[in-house]
Amino acid sequence: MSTTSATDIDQLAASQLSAINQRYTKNRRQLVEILLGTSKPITINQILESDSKLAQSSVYRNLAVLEQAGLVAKIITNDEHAHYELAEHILDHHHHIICSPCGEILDFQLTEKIEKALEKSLKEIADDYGFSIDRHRLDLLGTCGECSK
Amino acid sequence: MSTTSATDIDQLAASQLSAINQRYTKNRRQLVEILLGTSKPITINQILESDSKLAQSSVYRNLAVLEQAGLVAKIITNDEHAHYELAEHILDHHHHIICSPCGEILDFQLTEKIEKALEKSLKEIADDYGFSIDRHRLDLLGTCGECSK
DNA sequence: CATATAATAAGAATGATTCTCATTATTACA
DNA sequence: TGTAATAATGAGAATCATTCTTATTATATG
Repeated sequence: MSTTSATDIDQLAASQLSAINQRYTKNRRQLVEILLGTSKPITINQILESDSKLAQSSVYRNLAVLEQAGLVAKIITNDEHAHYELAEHILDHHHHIICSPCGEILDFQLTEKIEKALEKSLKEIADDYGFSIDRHRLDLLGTCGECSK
Repeated sequence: MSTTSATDIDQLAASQLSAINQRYTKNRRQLVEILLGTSKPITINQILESDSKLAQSSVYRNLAVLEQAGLVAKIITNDEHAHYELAEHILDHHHHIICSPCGEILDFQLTEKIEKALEKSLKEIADDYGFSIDRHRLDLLGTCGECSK
């Protein structure tokens, strides 16, 4: 989706981690690589399956650290497993289309025109409510082609 | 937000529950009343605190039944407790503004113009992806005035 | 009213996530 | 470059929201 290269991301990761006094270790590098290698958000189980050498407790801990550093986004959908992907400043701003039956998540983008109009509108609403906005998220919930067969 | 009266809702509830072969019992009626009496989505703990006679397991079970009947919506935010509110056909379609520090959720609506444009856009995207849409949700994440003091 | 069926509630079980702590790796500095 | 100080790791225990089990109670219907 983005053109950010792996090297760029390593630099970004190192710098964003060091900003919160965290190291860019082998384990964390590997998580970033796994997320870079997938086209859609994945669960911790999928990460563990992709490399049997990973310790579950470390994956949980390191994804939390990467999330704090602003490198990784955690996606909570319904009741099931959380999904993870690289942060928006790496992947570009996008939204999620979620298949309720199978839990799969895909990324999509609105046209620039709609996205801009929406952001303007949300800014006004946040002001009305006395909120400072961090971000917004838009999810499409439905059934994928595979599941509706 | 809506002008649906309590009596109307009782009729609706009875009919939507009976459509899935469920009864509109005293416990379920009480849950609907509690949700009707709050202006914002609440957690199961808040429901339990509001009436000490309620059994936790029954509240969980009955909210699930009411959700299946399409009377109640469950809102998943981050890692914390789920929030519940009455379904959109009772409250009117709306979105959520969520305070990350304190977890509070408020409802808001987009202007009709933006909402319509967004829905049209989402419909096209779902078609592209071969998805059938059930619904969409839009959340604004940030910090409320109280928490930013 | 009696019977069949569904709902309730108390507590046990589940399972994703978080925590603990002994071990291992990394950094900074002598 | 070695060494002390500090951080990260990983195995398993602990947590805690939610779900399940089951005996009891309520409801509906003939």
